[in-house]
Order: sequence, then structure tokens, then C-alpha cells
Amino acid sequence: MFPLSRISYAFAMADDLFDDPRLTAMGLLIEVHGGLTARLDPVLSSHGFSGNDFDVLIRVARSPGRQLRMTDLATQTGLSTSGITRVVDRLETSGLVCRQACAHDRRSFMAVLTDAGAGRLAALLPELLDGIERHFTSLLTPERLDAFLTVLRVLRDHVRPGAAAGAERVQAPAS
Amino acid sequence: MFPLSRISYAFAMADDLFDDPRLTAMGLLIEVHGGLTARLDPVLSSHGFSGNDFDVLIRVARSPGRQLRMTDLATQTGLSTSGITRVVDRLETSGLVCRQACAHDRRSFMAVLTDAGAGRLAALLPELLDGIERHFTSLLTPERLDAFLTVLRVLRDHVRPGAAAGAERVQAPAS
DNA sequence: TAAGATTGAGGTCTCAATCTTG
DNA sequence: CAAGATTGAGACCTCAATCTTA
Repeated sequence: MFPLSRISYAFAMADDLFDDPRLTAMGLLIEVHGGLTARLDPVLSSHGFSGNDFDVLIRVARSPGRQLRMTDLATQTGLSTSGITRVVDRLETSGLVCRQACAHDRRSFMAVLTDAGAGRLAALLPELLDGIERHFTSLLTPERLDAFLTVLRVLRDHVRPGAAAGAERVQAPAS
Repeated sequence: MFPLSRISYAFAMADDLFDDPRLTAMGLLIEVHGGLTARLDPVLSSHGFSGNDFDVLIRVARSPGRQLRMTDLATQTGLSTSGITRVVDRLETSGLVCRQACAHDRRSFMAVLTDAGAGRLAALLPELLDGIERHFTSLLTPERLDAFLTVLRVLRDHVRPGAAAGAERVQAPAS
């Protein structure tokens, strides 16, 4: 009932709350993501790219015909459509992608990878893959890495069910 | 030797490069992080916080004396010292932390959690913990979760060796 | 009316420069 | 001179509004 003891009591309760294992788990995931991207960002920026630049380029590069709708790009990357407009603006100014009107829907535009874009990606990738290997995959046994990736897929399928936006449309044109 | 066949050949080579399993692994980690934070952000913002706001508050709350140096806050969160200055500016304006001159080093300032800050954190946490559980920890068996967290710790210790900046100073004052 | 894309306004972060203290 | 913190300038992203097309 004394003020100090009430404060101590409140602090003890809060400590339990602030140290909850779920919070620790989430914090670990965030720290690993942040630490890993911090290691890889210098590789990207030494080639003149930001993380979002690379994300957009690699997703376009892996899409059928090396092209992807602006909207699908937004869904896949998690950026807003406005953000995608500006990223593609910069990449187009740099000559790494170009916009191409969509034949079937005149509202849509495709971001198309140029030869220059493919070249810049190819020039960057060996160094980036080496970085991923040194700071991530090589630190685990093949079995542990496999189990880790399996869990990541479970989580991704839950939190991002539409991760493949723009791909299934090509696989199954339906109409 | 015909132009078209050279193009196809170059594309086939690039496909292998663009689909490298290391890239897929890193992409999975990024997608899970992005998807999970996208699920939790609405919880934070409904309480008036950004991800960085919460990160700063929870780190201060878990530190001895509920206070942490600006520089250590920057190291722990991965933000620049400039960024920390501005986050703490906003939190101080909102009355959730306050700056306190450091007794032993007049260059330093401590960010101290206020009672109001602790209260706002405590009010937010149940909902946040529930979100983490629903979108992350409850999706895995205890064994799988354990193995997953073990791997995350391995990766964190590699990419962020100084993750506990500001804590060991208190643990071992040395001088 | 809804969907796709873009634009303007506003917020947050980083980099470089600056000031103070060790 | 180095470390800690802050400030101004610039880059990037989001939200809301707008325009065009389905």
C-alpha cells in the first residue's frame, strides 16, 4: 500500500510482460532480418541499387517474358502502387526496365526488364549470392537449413497467401 | 550464331542465376519478415505507434533502470544516431520517455521511460502478443519453434555480435 | 462503379556538417 | 583528436485525390 511497493509491484508485472517469450521470438526474427539486410545492402549499393530496386528487378527478371504488371509488382514486393510507380520511374530513367502498355487491358502497364537491366543484375548476383552464403546459408548444416526453410514457407503461406500475384494468371488464363 | 539463339542462350544462363536457391532462401526470410510486420503494424498504429517507436520503447523498458543511452539505442535498433534523436524527440513530445543527462559523461543523454510510457506499452502488449501468437508461434509445434529460434540465434550472433550494446556495461562496470 | 496507374503533400530516415565534452 | 548528440538537406515511401479505362 506504500507508494514504493506499489511501484515495485507494477514494475515486476511489467517486467514479465516486457520479457514475454513471444516478444523475444519476434524480436529475434526482426534482428536477423535487419542484420542480414545490413550486411547485404553495401553489396547492392556498391552496384547503385537499393533493396527495393533489387527486389523489383529480380521479380521482373523471374517473371514469364521478363515482365510484370505494376499492380502485381506492388503486391509481390509489399510496396504501395504509388511506391512502385516511383521505383519503376527511377529504374526506367536508368534504362534498366521500360514500361510497355498491356495489350489486353489498356489500364495496365508492364514493367519489362531491358538487356541492360539483365546485365546489371547478372553483374551483381555473384557477389550477392556469396554474401548470402557467407552470412546465412553456410552457417547451418544442410539439415538445419532445410528445416529452417520449411518453417519459413509455413509462415509465408500464412502471412502472405497471395505471394505469387501475377504468376497464376499466366499459368491459368482461364477465359 | 543467329541473334535470336544467342539471346535465348543468354536468357537460359540468367534464369539459372536468377533462381539460385540462396536467393530463394533470402527471399523467403524477407517475405516472412515483411508479411509478419505487415500483420502486426495495424496493432501498433491503432495504439499510435510505428514499428520504430515500439522498438525504442520496448528496449528502454527492458533496460536496467528503464533507461538507455541514445547511442546504445541506435546500436540496438539499427537506426542511425540521427534517427534515434528524432524518434526520441517524438516520444518525448508525447510524454512517453524523457531525456536525462548522464551523470558520468556529460556528452551522453539517457532516454528514460515515463510511467505514461510504461502504461501505454502495457496497454498495447496483450494485443500484440496475441498477434504474434496467431501469426507466428502458434503455427509451429513446440519442437519446430524451438529449432527455428535456435537457428535465428545462430544467425543473429553472426550478423549482430553487438546486439546487447549498453547492457554489458551495467553488468560489468570493470573500472 | 471499380480497377490500374500516377501525382502532390506530408512524414521518416540517412548522410554530412556542427557543436560540445572526454 | 575522438565520441555523443543534434540539425539541415535530400531521398524514399505512404496516403489521399485524380485521371483513364473495364
